[in-house]
Amino acid sequence: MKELPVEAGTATQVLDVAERLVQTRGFNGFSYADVAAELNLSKAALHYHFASKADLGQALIARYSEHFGAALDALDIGAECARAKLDGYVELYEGVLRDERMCLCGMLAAEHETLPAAMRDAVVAFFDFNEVWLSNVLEQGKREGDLQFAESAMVRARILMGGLEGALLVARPYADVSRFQQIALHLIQELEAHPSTARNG
Amino acid sequence: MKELPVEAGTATQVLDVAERLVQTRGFNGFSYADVAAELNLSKAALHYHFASKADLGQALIARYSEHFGAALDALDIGAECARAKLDGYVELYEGVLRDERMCLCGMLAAEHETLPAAMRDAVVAFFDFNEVWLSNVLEQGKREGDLQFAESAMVRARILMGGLEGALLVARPYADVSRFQQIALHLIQELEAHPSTARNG
DNA sequence: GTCTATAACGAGATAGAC
DNA sequence: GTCTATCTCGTTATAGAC
Repeated sequence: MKELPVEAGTATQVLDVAERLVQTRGFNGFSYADVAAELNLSKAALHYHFASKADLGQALIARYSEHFGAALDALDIGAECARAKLDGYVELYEGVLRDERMCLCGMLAAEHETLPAAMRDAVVAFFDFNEVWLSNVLEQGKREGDLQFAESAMVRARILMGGLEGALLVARPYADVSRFQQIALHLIQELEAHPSTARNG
Repeated sequence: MKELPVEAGTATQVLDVAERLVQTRGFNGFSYADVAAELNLSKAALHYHFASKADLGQALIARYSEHFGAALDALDIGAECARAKLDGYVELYEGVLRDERMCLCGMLAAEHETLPAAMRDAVVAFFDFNEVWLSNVLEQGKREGDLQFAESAMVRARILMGGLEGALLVARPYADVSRFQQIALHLIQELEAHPSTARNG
C-alpha cells in the first residue's frame, strides 16, 4: 500500500526542482549547483540519485511523459465529448504557461541538438504519443459529429500540437496568458462543426 | 559605394558562425571557443570584436532583425497580393528549417529567462514587428478580397506567427520539413477567401 | 586586429568519510 | 543518503606583446 506523500523523497524533490529549472531556463541553463542550493543539499548528494545530468534529464522526460499521459487518460475517462477533451488538452498547456514555464519537451526540442541521444528519442516519443492521442480524439469528434476538419486526423493533430507549443513559446517572453488563449481559442473553434457545412444534417 | 563582399570582415564571419550556433544549439549551448575554433581565431580576438557574449547576442538579434525586415520589405515590393506576401513569409521560415535551424528569436524566446535584459527586449521587438507586418498584410488581403478571417488582424497575425514558430520547433527534432509544410499550408489555406462564404459576392 | 597567457569562476563528476 | 574535499575541464573575460 502506498503512503501519502506527506514528505516527498529526495529524488522526487530533485526532479521537481530540476523540472522547473529546465522548463524555465532550459537544460543547458541550469546546473546541479542550482538544484542543490535550492534543496540545501550538496552536489554530491544529487549525483547519488542521478549519476549524470543526462540521467537526470532522461528521468525528467520519463516522469513528465507519465504525468502527461495520466492527465490524458483522465480526460479520456472524464470528458463527455471530443470537444471537451480538446478543451482539457488546451488547459494542460495553459497551466504550464500560468506557471511561467515552457512545455518541458518543447524546451528540449529547441535544445535537441545539444542533448544526449536517449533524451532526444524520449522527446520525440513524447510528441508522438501526444499526436496519437489528439488524432484519436479528432477521429472521435468527427465520428460523433461535433468536430470537423479537412486534413487527416494525424495532420490536424500536428497542427494543434505545433500551434499550442508555438503559442507557449511566444507568449512566455510577454508574460501574457491572453496571447496563448487567443491562439488556443482559434485552434479549437476552427474545429467546431457548423450546421451549415456539416455532412448530412 | 559598397564593395562586393568577396571576403567578409572578421566581425561578419563571427556573426555568421555565432548565428548558426545559436539557431541550432541555443545561446547557452555554444561558447566563444566554438566560434574561435571554426574560424581559426583565438578567443581573445573574438572579445576584440564583441567584448562580451551579451554584446554578441545583441548584435546577432539586431542583424537578424535587419535581414528579416529587409526580406519583408522585398515582399512588400515584389509580391503582387497579400496571399503572395504570406507565401513569401512562410518560405522565410521554411528556409530556416531547411538549414536545420530554429528561428533565432524563437530559440531565444525559449531561453529568454536566462538572457540579459537588452536581449530579451530585442527578442520581443522582433516578434512585435513581425506581428505588425503580418497584421498589415492581413488587412490588405481582407480589403482586396483574397483573404478572410474572423478575428482582428493583430490576433490573426499572432496565430500565424505562433503557428509557424511552433511548427519549426516541433519539426526540427524530426528533421522533417514536410511536418512544417503541413502546418504552414493549413495556416495559409484557412485564410483563403471562399466564394461561398465571402461578403457580398 | 590578432596573438599567448592567464585569471577567475562554475560546470559535471568522483573518492572516501560519516 | 549525505557530506567535504577535490579533480578536471570549460567558461567568460582580461593583460599585454606583436
